Amino acid sequence: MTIEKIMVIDDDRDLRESIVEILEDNDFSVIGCETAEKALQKIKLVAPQLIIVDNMMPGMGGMAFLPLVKNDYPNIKIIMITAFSTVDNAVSAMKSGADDYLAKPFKRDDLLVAVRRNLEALKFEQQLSESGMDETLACLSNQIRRQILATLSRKKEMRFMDITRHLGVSDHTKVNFHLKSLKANNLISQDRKKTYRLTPHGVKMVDYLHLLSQRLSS
Amino acid sequence: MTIEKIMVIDDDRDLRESIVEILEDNDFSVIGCETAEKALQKIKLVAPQLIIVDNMMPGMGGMAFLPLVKNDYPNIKIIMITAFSTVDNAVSAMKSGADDYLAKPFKRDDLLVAVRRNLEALKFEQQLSESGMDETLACLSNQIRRQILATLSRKKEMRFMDITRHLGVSDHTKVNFHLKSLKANNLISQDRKKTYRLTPHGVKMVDYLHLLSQRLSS
DNA sequence: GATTTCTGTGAAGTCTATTTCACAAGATGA
DNA sequence: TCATCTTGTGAAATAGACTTCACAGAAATC
Repeated sequence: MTIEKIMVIDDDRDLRESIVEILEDNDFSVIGCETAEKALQKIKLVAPQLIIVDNMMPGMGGMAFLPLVKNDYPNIKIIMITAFSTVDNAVSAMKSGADDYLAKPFKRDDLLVAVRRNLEALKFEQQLSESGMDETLACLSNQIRRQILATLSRKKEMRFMDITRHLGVSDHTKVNFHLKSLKANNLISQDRKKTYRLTPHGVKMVDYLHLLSQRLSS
Repeated sequence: MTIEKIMVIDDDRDLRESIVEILEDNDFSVIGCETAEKALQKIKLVAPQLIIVDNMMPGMGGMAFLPLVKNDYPNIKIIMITAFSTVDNAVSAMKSGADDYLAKPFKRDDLLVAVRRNLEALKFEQQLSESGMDETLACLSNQIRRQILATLSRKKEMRFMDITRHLGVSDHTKVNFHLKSLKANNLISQDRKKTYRLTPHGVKMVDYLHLLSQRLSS
């Protein structure tokens, strides 16, 4: 697992450095910035997973900073530091795109909890939007392909025309099309003698499809 | 669970009736036929899940019967009764589409095991090719829709434009399109104040996606 | 060796999913 | 009240998935 990069933006030098220190002690890679403007310049290069930004700063404040970053980098989590723990502050921070906020007299642990929570959430969300899943799920979303998987799951290995006949499909090229798709997704493979069979990965997916069908019906 | 219907085709009356009796004793609904020809006429009406057919019969034998049935009803399992337990018989039976075979002096339990095994397999296969899965999987196979699910999974409830901004999508109608799709699949719902949230079913699917993504990466 | 069956490829057509655009009613805030 | 933001709808354009057709070499069978 890679070390997560965090950007800390606060004009208050003492606070900023203390935050940086806490985070570095906990094995994060941290970059401190004095102003939102400077942060914006560095952000592309640094590519942080998370930004902690103070709401009240000379020049651009956290509120103005938020939409700028979120627009270009929707995958960066932003924790806002608000001066007073008023409901207004919190709500308006969340509304303009902050993922979390810290009310200013905060403890070391408040900070760490918020940071970890948001990094976890990020990982969680990115896992779901992994692009590799697109193809696999699309591949499984076709009934003919699932039938082929089911058939191979039972018969262990089959040749092309056996599969075609077993499915009762009249046009063999149609089956061929779907076999290609399954092969491309590494769910089935073809050995020496042209026989098709499930890959280990394919076996797992068949299991998962059953799980799914149980959840769907429950 | 519904009672499974089984068709037994054998010209040998004693054998046929004894099979029928064994199966009926085990709570299957059984129809006996004397010839393959008669069976073909009844098959549509009876709609059995499984057929047990003797290989050697006057008139149409099991071998000729097999492809006829499998062609029109690929979802009916067929167990062939072969006179002699030669490898040839077994292999050629399987090749022409039999799902299983019984070598002729067989025991009551051999029969029941084979029947149950094949009915299980049928259920297994049909579960995988359930058509309801098509839509759900297709719905989940889109990255934007998964991102929406991930977001809602974290934020509990969000309004339309919040989601749109959170995803960094410029065209809100695009998001609307995917929200509709998710709603149609009962993964998200919209309450009183227009806020979107995951349905219980949606929560389950998010869980499922995580399981899946872990398998995919391992 | 001739013929049929098996295993495929590639192009063209069809059908479906997705995106984009133009527009609008209702809610909200200045 | 007027302007703006929210939350949509529906048509048209585009892209992608799936099917169908025409053909062909390799393997099996006669």
